[in-house]
This record gives sequence, structure tokens and C-alpha cells, in this order.
Amino acid sequence: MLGRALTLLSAFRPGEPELGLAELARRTGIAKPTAHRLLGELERWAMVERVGRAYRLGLRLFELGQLVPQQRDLQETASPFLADLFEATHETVHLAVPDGAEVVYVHKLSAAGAPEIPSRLGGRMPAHCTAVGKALLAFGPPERLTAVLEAGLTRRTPRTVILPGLLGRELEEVRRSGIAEEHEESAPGVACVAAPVLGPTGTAVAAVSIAGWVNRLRPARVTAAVSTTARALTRTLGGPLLGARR
Amino acid sequence: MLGRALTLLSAFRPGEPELGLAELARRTGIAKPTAHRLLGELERWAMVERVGRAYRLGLRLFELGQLVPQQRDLQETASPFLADLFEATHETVHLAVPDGAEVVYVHKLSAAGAPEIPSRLGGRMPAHCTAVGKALLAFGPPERLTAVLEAGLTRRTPRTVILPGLLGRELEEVRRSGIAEEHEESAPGVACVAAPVLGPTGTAVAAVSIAGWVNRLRPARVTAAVSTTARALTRTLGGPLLGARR
DNA sequence: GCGTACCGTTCCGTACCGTGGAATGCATTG
DNA sequence: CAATGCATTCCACGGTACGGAACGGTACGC
Repeated sequence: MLGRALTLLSAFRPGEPELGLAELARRTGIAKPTAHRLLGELERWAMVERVGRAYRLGLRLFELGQLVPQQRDLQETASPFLADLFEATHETVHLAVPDGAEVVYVHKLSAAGAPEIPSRLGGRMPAHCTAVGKALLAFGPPERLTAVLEAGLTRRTPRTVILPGLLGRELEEVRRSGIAEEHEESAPGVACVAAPVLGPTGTAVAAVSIAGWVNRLRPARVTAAVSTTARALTRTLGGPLLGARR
Repeated sequence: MLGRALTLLSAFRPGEPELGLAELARRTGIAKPTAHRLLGELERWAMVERVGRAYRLGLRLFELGQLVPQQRDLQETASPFLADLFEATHETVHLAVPDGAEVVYVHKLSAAGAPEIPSRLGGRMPAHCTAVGKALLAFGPPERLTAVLEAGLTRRTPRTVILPGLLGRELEEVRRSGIAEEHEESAPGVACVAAPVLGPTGTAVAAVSIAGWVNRLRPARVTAAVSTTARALTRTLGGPLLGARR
């Protein structure tokens, strides 16, 4: 029963704020009366809300989501630093954490009129084709890279690196320079520069990035700022500063 | 069963990232084997995670939380405007939405070294003793104020207004000026200036504020900026601009 | 070292309830 | 009007959720 309720919650996707009972039942394979009852119970807990005859996810979910420690702790610590980075560069700023073979975006700041970057707060992207993902892989525990290779390197754009050898070489360069770059590997037109945030164990627990359109973003312009922010966060978290260990 | 699982999720509170099985069972009154099984199921859905022998809320909850339409739509629209406001003032910026007799904070930007304001992203405060709450009440549907009065005006500090007549008068002033203020009514030492964001129906769907320490924040300094941001958001949402309807 | 208290985990008999087909009423469309 | 689709309710049937007891492990005090 619990699994089915969670299945219903998982049926909601970005860009579809409301779903009717029939559509929810179709998507989940749960019989309509059952779905109806489960949604009623979820509604009583404010996990979903009614909008006319349709349902939408409820504010209580947002509240619980903000209690998630991996996200909350980082977000609170990082928020002022990311605001500073945003103010200094006026480009789209991200903070992402690793989860399996993917990254999850936990903070995002973008300017009015900024290009629409496909990343989404609370959204996921494969680690191997994003700058934040590469920073997390290059400075993470070896098991993280293993998980990514085992999950397979999927192609997102013609520029995605899908050969393990090429990725490995790129990650070596990231380790050497402390900076990861992305050139239309996750989405056409998108470029990104990222740096790892190291935790007390010395491995990357998050990554900071600046993203923009590939024909507009100048890595040379923002690299130092990204690196500075990542170092400030690393210091705050009690992690070892890059360059101090080589 | 579903209710009990949701009860377990609700047992987690700010400042307590991890809870053991025994504590969760104690808090919820659910027998340990039952709690153990439910947490196992929640773990399979990444709604909770194991940390040693303890549990913490899982990243999946954060992801779902970011899909909540009331929060997401506003957050995406408002983020650039709030970043601008933050950059212009370097004070703590909030965006809050109404929920019953309370407000829920859906966006917050604060500077490194900024005073610790007790508000929390994803957290709640009573509407009647916060500036954002007053803005939402003054420009909201009458039922919202009715709900607040029915819920009762609770005292949070010696300065909290708990007489309905006084609150009513204050809200009239807010309607006249378009600005709500808060002077240590929700927490000692905290001051706040807020303005309503109106939606297409002409009522307040959110409120923008700037908060700081009462002996430091100068309302005269930030009022126009808060108002400007609220108006920009109102315009973006297709709401009627204040002053244009009087 | 031993006893006590507490933890998390597993088991299984008992009691409870989750499920969905069928029926109903309503709205929309051709 | 008929057909289609929606949301809602009902209840017979089959399924499962529950928690006391037992167990092994850890930590602490005497």
C-alpha cells in the first residue's frame, strides 16, 4: 500500500503541475478506486492537494524536502557564498550533490534574462556529462566512478563522452587543474565550469558551477571565481584545500 | 499503514538530521518492528536513508518537494528578482506563500555574516506576527483573515499583536501604504519589511520581504526596493499593480 | 568480569484491511 | 440521443499488516 502511494507521488513530473485521477491511474497501473482512496489519504496529510477534480503535489512535501540533511546542511552553508558568486559574475550558479551515477541540483541562482539552462533545482543529470558531475567523479571516492561506469555512459548529445578511456583522461585533467568543464555534453548549447567542494574526509561532497550558453560563457573569466567559491565552501566544511595536498 | 509511514516522516525536525529506530518508535507510538518495516519500505523508495544504525530523510523527498507547483512556479519566477533585491540591499531576502493561518518560506537569500534570522526555507510562521503574513492578510481574500482569527492570535513575543482589533487596524494601514512591517513580533530582535505579490485574481499569492536585526534594519532604506520587487513579480504574474487600483 | 539497559532485527500467530470490479451520476462531444 | 470519459462509492474477496517475544550485540556502571 505504501509503495503504491509513493508510486502515485512519483507519477508527477516537471511541467505537469496537475494530474487527474484517471491519468494517475493510467500512469501507475493502479485501479481508479484504489488510486482515489490513496490520494485521499495523501491529501489528508497535505502531501497532495485537490485543484478542482485534479491533484497536485502538496506544500507539505516541500516542507519535508527542505528538511533533507544532505540538501539542507549544504544549502544553508553554501547560500551566502553562492550569492556572492552570482553577484560577482551574473551567470547561472549551481550547487550539486552526488547520488549514485547522477548529480542532483540543490541550489540554483540565475539572473532575469539569463539563458534557460535545462538544469532544475531538485532535478538530476548523469554525472559523466556535466561539469559538476566530473568534478564529483574526479575528486570523489573510486566507487563513485565505478558506479558510473557500471551504469554505462549514455549519450545525451553528439558531444557526450561515452568512452570510459576518454572520460578517465578527462578526469585526470580535472584532478590536475581542479576545474571541470562541460561543452555541450549534457545539452546542446550549454557550457559549464565547475569545481569540487571537499568534505572533512577529503573527497568531494558537492560541486559548484557556473553555466551559460557555449557561445557566451568565457571559462577564463569565471574559473577563478568558481574555484574561489568552492575553496571557501571546502574550508567551511573542514575539507582539505586543493593545492595544499599536492 | 500509509498514515503511519507519513507519521514517521513527520517525526523528523529541523536540527535533528538523524534519528534511530527506537527514538522514531517512541515519538510516533509505532511498535519497533512495525517502524522498522515501514522505514525499510521508505528506504527502498529513497524517502529515507540509513546512516549507520540511524535514519535520515532521503534525497528523493527533496526532489519531490521541488516539484510542488505552489512553490516551484513562484520560485522560478521570483528567483532572479529576489537575487536582484539581495544584490541591491545585502539584507536577508524572503519569499513566502500563505497556507491556512500560516506562511511558508519558499525562498531565502542571506549574506555571509548576516544575522541569523529564525525563518527557515520550508518552515512556517504564524501569519499575524510576520510582515509577510500581514501583507498576505491585508491583500488576501477575506477568508484568509477569518481563518487566522479563528485559529486565534498566539503570542510569540511580548510585542506580538494578539487583539483582533489592533491587527485589523494594522492591516488597514498595510492596505493604505502597500507595506507591512514587523518589529519583534515573531522573534526578539527581528525586524522585517514586506510587500504583497498579487496574482491574476488581484489577491496576494505571495509576499516579498527583507529582514534584519531591529537595531540595524532601516525600513526607510529598503521599503522602496521591496515594493519594487513585489511590483515586478506582480506584473510578471499578471496581477494588478498597487496604486493602479485606487 | 558481570549485570543491566538499550539498541536493532527477525519471526509468526492473530487480527485487520486493502483491493478492484461493478454500479452510479455527471459532463462533454458528435 | 448515444457514446465516451470522468470521479466516486460500495462490498465481497483475498491478502497482509501488526506487534509481542525472542535474540544477539553494544555500552556503561559496579
